Amino acid sequence: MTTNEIAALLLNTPASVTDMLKKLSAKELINYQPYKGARLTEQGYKHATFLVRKHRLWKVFLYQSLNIPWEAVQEIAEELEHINSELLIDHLDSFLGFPKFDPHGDPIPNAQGKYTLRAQSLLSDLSPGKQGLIIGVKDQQLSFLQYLDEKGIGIGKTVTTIKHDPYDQSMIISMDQKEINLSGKAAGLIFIKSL
Amino acid sequence: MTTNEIAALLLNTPASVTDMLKKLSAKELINYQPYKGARLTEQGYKHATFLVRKHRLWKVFLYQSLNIPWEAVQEIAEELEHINSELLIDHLDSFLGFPKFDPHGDPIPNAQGKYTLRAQSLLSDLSPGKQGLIIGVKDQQLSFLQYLDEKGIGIGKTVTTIKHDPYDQSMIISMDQKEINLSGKAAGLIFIKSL
DNA sequence: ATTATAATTTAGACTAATCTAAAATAATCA
DNA sequence: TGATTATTTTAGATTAGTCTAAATTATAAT
Ligand SMILES: [Mn+2]
Ligand SMILES: [Mn+2]
Ligand SMILES: [Mn+2]
Ligand SMILES: [Mn+2]
Repeated sequence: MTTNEIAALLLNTPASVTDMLKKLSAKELINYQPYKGARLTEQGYKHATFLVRKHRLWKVFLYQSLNIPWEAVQEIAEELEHINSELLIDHLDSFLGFPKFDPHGDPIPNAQGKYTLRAQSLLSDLSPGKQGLIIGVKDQQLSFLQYLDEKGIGIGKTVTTIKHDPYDQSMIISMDQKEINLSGKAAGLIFIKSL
Repeated sequence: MTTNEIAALLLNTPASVTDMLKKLSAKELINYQPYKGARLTEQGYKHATFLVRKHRLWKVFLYQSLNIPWEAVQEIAEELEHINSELLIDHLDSFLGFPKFDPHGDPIPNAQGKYTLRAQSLLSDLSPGKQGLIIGVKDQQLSFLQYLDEKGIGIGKTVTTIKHDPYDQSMIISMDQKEINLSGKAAGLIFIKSL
């Protein structure tokens, strides 16, 4: 990734990113070439994968065990993920029954760092008359998740495309015996498994 | 508390403590008078109580839900306690069934900050022939907890004093139909409820 | 009541993580 | 290919949390 990309993603300045790239490079977590961006080393990739594992396992715990709504788990998991204890995480994984996906549908690396892959497509690509099972979301922003909550849309729901508007890409889908209007933008952020 | 007491407890230097006392005082969490020590304000006391609540609830979770041994929970809870979310902690409390004591027998403040009190005495004060139920430990150091593990001593065990050595205060107690030797020092660190 | 000792604070320094503004380098375009 | 623009790095500053050594203040002991 390039310096500016990282800065934009982290909401930091490019100057701060450069400083940190040098530190991560000194720790051999990335290969960094001034002006040419950086790439994770194998060690850095393992670090990152463990962080993702921690983050997503905590999300499952918060959502499934504690019944915290899916739009609130992200922020809390953002802190929990920084607690460093393999013992803790492996026990948590076992307690949760070794889940493969988090409450937003993201895959959870196992203790060996392996992800479970599965076929997925976008709801926006589901042709009229076809059925799909909602398995994930592409955007985890509060506003988007709340938008879905209001319409009753969530993971595990089965939907059928009724109509696709050729002009603005908005869709009418049927779910729970009701018809729901969905903007093209939203439909493009919902992952489904076609049935 | 005085500056040196705090420094000794935290394994920091007195100079660092002075610096921090000034900062906490500026935040109105303590009343601090140079050269005369510091005391928590009401606001500071609430802060502290919430920290204790978080710490002890996490210990219950680690021990009871995740089956992490009681000598390992302290270190992990030391980090978990710093995650700030009332929502999280209140859901955790509910998930755990509103426990009143942690795995080392320490009382857990409820959401209103109230502690549950209970009568307790030291195993070292249990007279020969009398029975007691182990309900807590005064020291949570790894070495002490491992010493207890080796002897099979833990919370919930019922013990009877067989003999009290008048010279070195060491005791012989019976537990699970076995006789166990215990140093005077160790017996003075075990809380019991006399039966 | 001095003097010696102990406790505490201050002065000055260091590291980590951030920032703004300026300089350097790379990429684009005329 | 030279000028312009965009990207990236460097220089220098700031804040938080820590430290050591020196100065100050309080306490204890003649
Ligand atoms: Mn997430
Ligand atoms: Mn985070
Ligand atoms: Mn504890
Ligand atoms: Mn802590």
